[in-house]
Amino acid sequence: MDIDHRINDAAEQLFDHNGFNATGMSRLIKMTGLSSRTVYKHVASKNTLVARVLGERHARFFAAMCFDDVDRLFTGLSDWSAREGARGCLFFRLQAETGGQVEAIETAVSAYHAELHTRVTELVTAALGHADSQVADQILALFEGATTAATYRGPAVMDAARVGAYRLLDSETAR
Amino acid sequence: MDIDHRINDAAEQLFDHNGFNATGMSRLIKMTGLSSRTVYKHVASKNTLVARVLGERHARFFAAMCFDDVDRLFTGLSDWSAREGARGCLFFRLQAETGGQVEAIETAVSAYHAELHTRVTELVTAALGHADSQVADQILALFEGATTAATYRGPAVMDAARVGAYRLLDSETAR
DNA sequence: ACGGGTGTAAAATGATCGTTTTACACTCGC
DNA sequence: GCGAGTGTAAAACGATCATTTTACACCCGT
Repeated sequence: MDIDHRINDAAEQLFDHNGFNATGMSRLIKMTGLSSRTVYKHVASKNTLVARVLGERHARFFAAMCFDDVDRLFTGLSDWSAREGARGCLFFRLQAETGGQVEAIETAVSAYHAELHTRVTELVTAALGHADSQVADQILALFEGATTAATYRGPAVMDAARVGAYRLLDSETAR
Repeated sequence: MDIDHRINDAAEQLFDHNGFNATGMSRLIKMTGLSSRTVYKHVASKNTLVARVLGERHARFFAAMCFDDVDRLFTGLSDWSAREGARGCLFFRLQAETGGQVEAIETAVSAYHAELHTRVTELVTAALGHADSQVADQILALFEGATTAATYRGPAVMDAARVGAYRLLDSETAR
């Protein structure tokens, strides 16, 4: 596996499991098995590294998810967190712990939020036949909330959210 | 105002706005206007301080919230975040950034999650006349999700979540 | 065979961290 | 008035951080 890829994988895992500030470059260097000199020849700084990690995660996440209907949306989320672990949304967590002071993180996070919101809005519009920002916000809240609550309530909350999302869309269709 | 109170207030605000790791004791000391010697005579360490902050926030949060029905639950949450700012759940954020490695934080966070879940479960049981863990998880997900999504979608998502929660409970009553 | 690119190993840099310490001033009950 | 308690100001502690540097080894095209 090539070096950039190795660094990215290690960084994503460490940031995801231990947070950004708590992850030292020395730990990452040890994990990759490279020397610090080599690592710093491949990444400009810790900040640009985390930006790259979030960028690749963004792409990987939306490639893995399906926004065709709420059922697929929430089973996709369930599968993702079963695969990657349920520690809450990495974008939100990294943004929160840096308090908006690392610009590279802010940019990546708002790009993620923008796409997530757009996709959910499109899904709702397609399902109802017309736009409804309140329903879109409800689905978005269930999505975010299931991600967060799954960290302490387990996968059941994802199933519940899926059923709830379907029911909200359904009741809106019948209106 | 007494010294312990002053330290707690400053610490809560700094941890809330900038995170745990990013908040230096020097910054907190400057903010309180005290000397480092005095601060360390009132708190044993940064870790015990954050535990105390979370403990007091826990009490303050549940004192401010009303779990009598979903409407009051979500308007309470809306008021809270209008008052305190919408930066997401402090318990979750501090837990996430320390990756479960600060025991004092873990304890405080799971106490918060336990009480939140219990209260929501009781609310749902009272509203339906019987227990329903799936509906409870739906309300919990809407609650957590509204808290998270409000950081980038604004207060509208809280209103949407309130309406959604009411509708889910209602559709379950009619079942 | 040789020079340039890419790698390792490890020390050094300078900043910042949480925490402790030293030295000094004040207030208050005895 | 004196000792104990509580406060300030500021230096010092040792650890750790992100990053750079020095010194050395290997491989590969010419």
